[in-house]
Amino acid sequence: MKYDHDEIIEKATTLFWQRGFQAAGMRDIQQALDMRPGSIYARFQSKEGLFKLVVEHYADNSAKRLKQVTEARSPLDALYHFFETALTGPDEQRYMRQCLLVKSIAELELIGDIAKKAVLESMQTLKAGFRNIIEACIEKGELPEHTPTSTAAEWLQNQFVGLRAFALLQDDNQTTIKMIDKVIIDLKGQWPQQTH
Amino acid sequence: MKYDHDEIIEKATTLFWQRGFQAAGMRDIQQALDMRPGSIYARFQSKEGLFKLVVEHYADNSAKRLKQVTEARSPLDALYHFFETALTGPDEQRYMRQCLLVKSIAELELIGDIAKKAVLESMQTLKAGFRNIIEACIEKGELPEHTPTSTAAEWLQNQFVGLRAFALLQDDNQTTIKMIDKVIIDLKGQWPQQTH
DNA sequence: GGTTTACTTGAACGATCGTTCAAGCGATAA
DNA sequence: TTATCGCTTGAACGATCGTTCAAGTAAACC
Repeated sequence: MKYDHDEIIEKATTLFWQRGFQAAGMRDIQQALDMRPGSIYARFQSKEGLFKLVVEHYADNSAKRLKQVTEARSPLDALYHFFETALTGPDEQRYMRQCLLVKSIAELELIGDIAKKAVLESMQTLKAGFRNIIEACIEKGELPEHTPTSTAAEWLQNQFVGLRAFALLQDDNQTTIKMIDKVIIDLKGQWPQQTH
Repeated sequence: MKYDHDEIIEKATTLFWQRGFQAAGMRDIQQALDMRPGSIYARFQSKEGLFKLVVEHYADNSAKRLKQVTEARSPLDALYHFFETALTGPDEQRYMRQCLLVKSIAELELIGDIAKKAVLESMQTLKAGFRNIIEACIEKGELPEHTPTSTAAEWLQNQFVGLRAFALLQDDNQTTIKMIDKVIIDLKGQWPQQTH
């Protein structure tokens, strides 16, 4: 075992995050990991097999960070900083503004069924993470009791998706921050009535 | 001139919309347009050249639809129905829920500079369209006078982007509608303070 | 009628794609 | 020592990619 497993996955994550599944060619992967094709295939079966592990690693990481938000003294403040960190990183890490999962959804049909399943399941995991944050906010009195947890969680994830696409094109961090402010305002705001 | 120009562009739009730029191979294009490679290259120079025209055609169409919203008796109602139509189409037109432009942004680096420029310019066009809608709403008294036009336009476009990614994965139209309701609520709601 | 021009055809090109495989290496178990 | 196993190497495979080009067609212009 010449190469460290975690190190491989992290390097592969960076590459797929920058380029996407389709555009990251096996030759790019070989170069990024400094491995020969045979090694890669012996370990991961295929490009898709490697990608699946990358997606799961990425989702685990994200879920952990969402959990930290949940457990913060002020979950609402922590949520704000989570958005800020994810959306206004330095220019050389601009690719990180795009969520790897969302990027993968855009090419969901080219990915293969195994990795596709991993992507969709990871989205569900993250949604659950967002829901926990909202529940924590309610418990700490930072959001009104009547906030519809499930709807708000979906909405919050959705804001995150939209903002990441937005921030990717946006040069001015001040504008992005304004959008994050708006998210927090709306999170505290009214919610649509249930239809019976 | 054996083939009608508009017809070509529309067929190509459908294909690129379904598959994306990268995944739509020249052989797919040849089949979808019922044209031989030479014909395509004589007219459009390259795959990218064809895609550029498709993007511009798509943006023109979208801008027209936004203009109709602006000119409606109630722009706010029209905006609601615009969202609803775009996001809850029948299952066999599910690909239409994804905005062609947003989909293209996800693969912006594989596209080539000419088409890339067309995509980014089209995004600006649409942003202007959204701004006009907001101004029309204010003029008709459907939105408060103090609504920050430019910020709200960017926000609205952003909501649209997020919702399209959301609706793509969502089977339940009722949930999507709830999200559109929330957009309208928040559009009428508070906005972040200017930082001085 | 002759020339030009725009468009069409389809075989074929070189490049790149994901993947395979025979061969070798080094640690572990018998 | 020998056998086995997981991992490594790198040349090579067939398929597919976007594109080219010589040749042909039909309408437009002089």
